[in-house]
Amino acid sequence: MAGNPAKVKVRVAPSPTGFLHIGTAQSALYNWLFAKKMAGTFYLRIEDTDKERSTKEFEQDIIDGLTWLGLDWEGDVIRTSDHLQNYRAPLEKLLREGKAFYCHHSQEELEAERQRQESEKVPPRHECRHKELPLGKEGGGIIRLAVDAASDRKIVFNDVIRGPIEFKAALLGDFSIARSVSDPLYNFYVIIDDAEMEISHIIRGEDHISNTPKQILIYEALGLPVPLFAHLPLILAPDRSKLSKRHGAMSVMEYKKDYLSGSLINFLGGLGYTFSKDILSREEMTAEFDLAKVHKSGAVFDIKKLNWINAQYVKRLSPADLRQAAGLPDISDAAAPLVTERLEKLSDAREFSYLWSEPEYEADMLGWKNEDAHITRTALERVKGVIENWDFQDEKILRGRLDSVAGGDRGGVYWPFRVALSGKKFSPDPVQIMLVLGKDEVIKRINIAISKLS
RNA sequence: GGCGCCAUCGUCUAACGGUUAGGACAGCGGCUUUUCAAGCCGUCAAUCGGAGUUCGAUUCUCCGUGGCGCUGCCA
Repeated sequence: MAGNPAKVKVRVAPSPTGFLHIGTAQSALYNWLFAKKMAGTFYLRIEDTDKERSTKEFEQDIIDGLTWLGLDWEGDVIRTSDHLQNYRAPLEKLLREGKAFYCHHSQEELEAERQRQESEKVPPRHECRHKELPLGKEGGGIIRLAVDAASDRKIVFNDVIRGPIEFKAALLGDFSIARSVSDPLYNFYVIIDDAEMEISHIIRGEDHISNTPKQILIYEALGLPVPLFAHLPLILAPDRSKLSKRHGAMSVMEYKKDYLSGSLINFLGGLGYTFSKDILSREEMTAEFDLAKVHKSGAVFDIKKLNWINAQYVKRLSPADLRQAAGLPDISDAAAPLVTERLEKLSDAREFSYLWSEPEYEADMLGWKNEDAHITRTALERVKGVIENWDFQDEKILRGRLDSVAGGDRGGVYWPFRVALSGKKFSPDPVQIMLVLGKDEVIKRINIAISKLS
């Protein structure tokens, strides 16, 4: 052990009862960063014990999402359903040793007890007397861990992110661990799975803090080594409530149409951790990452910041990567910079279709500041003349000639020229667009504009 | 109600116990200008409240308040 610490093994363990959402993705990211940083191993374990709610569709979404984000895991996907036989023996052992027992109270009785406790303002817990009775040995009821209600023991664990956290053991009650020896509940099977995989650090959301003392008790009852815990802050909606579908708790895959995976990773990473700069790669994040420095408080999911980060990434995209990411093979190499400089969301790239196909627009858009149609038309005809006589070499000469056509207010020339090429109220400079389209296409579009004004 | 976690600009955050409390996003204003974008410059904006420790507290302690989580035969 000395000088040779155990190898770091971490996992992300989503249940396929919903899509891969932002919170799970961030949790996966921090597990992944920690594993890379410590030269450890990162696993993906699908917790599909809830047969009613788990689906293959959700499982695939989780796999697709993590793959898209580039959070690669070691080996095959692990499924709890593949080793259901692992749970029976330890459960029977606990039962045999009297550390667990069968509780035969009905759900109505438990509910009444809980309500009574709330009204009496005492801690809610089920102190089950069946554990001392022969009844506790008889199957049929739910299996609970026997917890000493008279104990004054404090369960303490040293959270890597938050420091020491303690709970009074007596307040836990005899909590449930399985429906039967062949049907374990979360708090039980998660421990068996983590122990079998020799997980060294359990890095998960802070909503699991209050599960931790229960799990520690199970580790102890089973004589298993207790791993280290690190509880991550939650990602919040703009109103600081829990992130809901309305605010973005949909599938991470929904982001693919608008955002680069690097942007999302960058954004998620920065939401719970302070890196040295705003924009950095997965590798740079890994180099800087220190689990103990993850923040403690929840952070609001600010889509504006994500948009800005994405814009930074998009600006650096090569033409080929832009075509690929936006799914628009028609964007030419020359057109690409015009697009990337203005793009916040990938799906908006189609707004620049005038760079590769003829635009459609109304004639009245061509006029600069309510100018008469014939003035606009004359301006366009002169622009056409200039372009026909230009060699497509020296841009400066062209701009000079256009300026002199305009005389004082250059908008009288540049606005209709620009609209003739783009059909848009807003677009890049017409000369830039012209360089993308080429002479023939430009003349063609100017002629169309002129005909619209006739 | 019980238990737990958390608390700096609107948002994400920085600040060996000593700073004019810094940066980024958003907002606003400007430069440039033929529209947009980008870029650059500027600007607005915060230590939840109260005690205590200390020469000195955003920082340490306690109390309060607030937000959130858990309180399932869900995970």
